[in-house]
Amino acid sequence: MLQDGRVEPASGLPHTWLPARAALCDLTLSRITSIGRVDHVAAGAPLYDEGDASEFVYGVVAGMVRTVSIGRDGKRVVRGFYLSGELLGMERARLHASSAEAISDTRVVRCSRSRFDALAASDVQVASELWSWLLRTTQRAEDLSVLGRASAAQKLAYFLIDFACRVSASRRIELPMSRTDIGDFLGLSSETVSRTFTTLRHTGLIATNGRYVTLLDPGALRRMSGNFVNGI
Amino acid sequence: MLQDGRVEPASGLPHTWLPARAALCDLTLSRITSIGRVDHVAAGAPLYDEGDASEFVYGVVAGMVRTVSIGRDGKRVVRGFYLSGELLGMERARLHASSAEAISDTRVVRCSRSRFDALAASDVQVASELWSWLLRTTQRAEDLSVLGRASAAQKLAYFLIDFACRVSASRRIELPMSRTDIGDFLGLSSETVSRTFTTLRHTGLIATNGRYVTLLDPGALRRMSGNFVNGI
DNA sequence: CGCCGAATTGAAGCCAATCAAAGGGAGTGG
DNA sequence: CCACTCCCTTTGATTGGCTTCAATTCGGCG
Repeated sequence: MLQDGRVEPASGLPHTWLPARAALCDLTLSRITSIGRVDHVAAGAPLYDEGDASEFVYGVVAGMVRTVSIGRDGKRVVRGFYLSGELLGMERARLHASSAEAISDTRVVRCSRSRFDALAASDVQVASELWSWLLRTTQRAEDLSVLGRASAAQKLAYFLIDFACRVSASRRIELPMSRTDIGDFLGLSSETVSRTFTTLRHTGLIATNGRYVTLLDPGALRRMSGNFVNGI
Repeated sequence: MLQDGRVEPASGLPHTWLPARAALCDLTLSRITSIGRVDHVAAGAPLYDEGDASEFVYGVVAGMVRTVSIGRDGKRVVRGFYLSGELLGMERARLHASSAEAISDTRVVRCSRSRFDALAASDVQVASELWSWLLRTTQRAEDLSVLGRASAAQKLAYFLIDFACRVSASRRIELPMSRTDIGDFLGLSSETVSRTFTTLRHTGLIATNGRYVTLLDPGALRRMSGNFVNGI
């Protein structure tokens, strides 16, 4: 089931547990850094708002960003979390369909769309990286749509495993976002997220300490999450 | 909210009701037809199976195709429906992550991946069309992941509106797939799909006649579905 | 120390899944 | 042409999981 580009985890864990996701956009990010501007965004502050003209592409250098949209019924939806090394703001629409907010203090590099397009057009390696990124994004979105019919425990297990793979190959991960953020991302109430954390703790699958979570049994979590073909 | 490439419906309906989705891959499909082979697939027969080597790209010329994958827990998931004019089998993985089956008698054109890649590399217009297609696919997948937290009525409303936009701009659409197919696509049981159809019929939003559904109030359905930014 | 927002825990209600059974519709064979 | 069967659809009754409302606890910060 392993796909190309998958690398062994740095910590020496069996790859069936926590395969480290290869940093997606390393090359692109370094190129953007040289032609863009690095900004600091305070925790809670927006990078852009829903409805703003989408003029820039952003790369997360350090910290974490969430994208949020508000449904017509007022329901908040967290579209995604972006960790350091990941890109956002690449949608083709002229207006941003969601707002982007720093979760913790964050450094981002921003690059105008025109420069970005020129880069993608002139650099074959960058274009290839972007193509892979888009395919992965599609597959992750499909994962999430399948995950929509899973139980709360399955959703949270997926979330934890996915996060552990992206942020590091370590079993100990930091979750700077709130329970509400996680719930709005997974389609659960914050209470259910909290309850499910408690259940996972009681069954010995995780340990929690403040905003840190330790995956005590990544294999079980992974199995619980449904062993997606694509992601993870 | 209208995006580029959106066209007015042929039937003269206000575009706020049923905007016809521009055929996505017309050019690509015609090019493929000239370099590929057209096959006939009987209703129920597979184009390919989950786990098969992915050697071909397919375009639906007539009829309809569904892609299906079976979760580790044995749960059936319909990943998507492909109408005439749409492409499938483009994923980059060496193995198909889902099987593809003809729902009704279907004609497809198949084209080897190498020929397809060569076409995409040599024809700028095709490459552009494919890029748009991939972006749309991503956005539809995101729509579906958001739809996962909606009610049964909202899901079905989305399904009907989306289908009406894709198959024609008419209010009368044919649904050749079973209730179970729809349920496995939306994350509902076939019974709930059936019940929800009944509810929509009783509230005067649709009329049904065999496998034909008439959207009596597309505006209400569209509002009910949540007015997604991307799709529809 | 005291405040305030977030997290946790508890209790009740609702929606969809599941189990179960009855009602069509297409195709087959007598 | 009718009877029969099979499968899909529809409808009913019950169960279970998540949401919601509500109350308490925890943790950070002035």
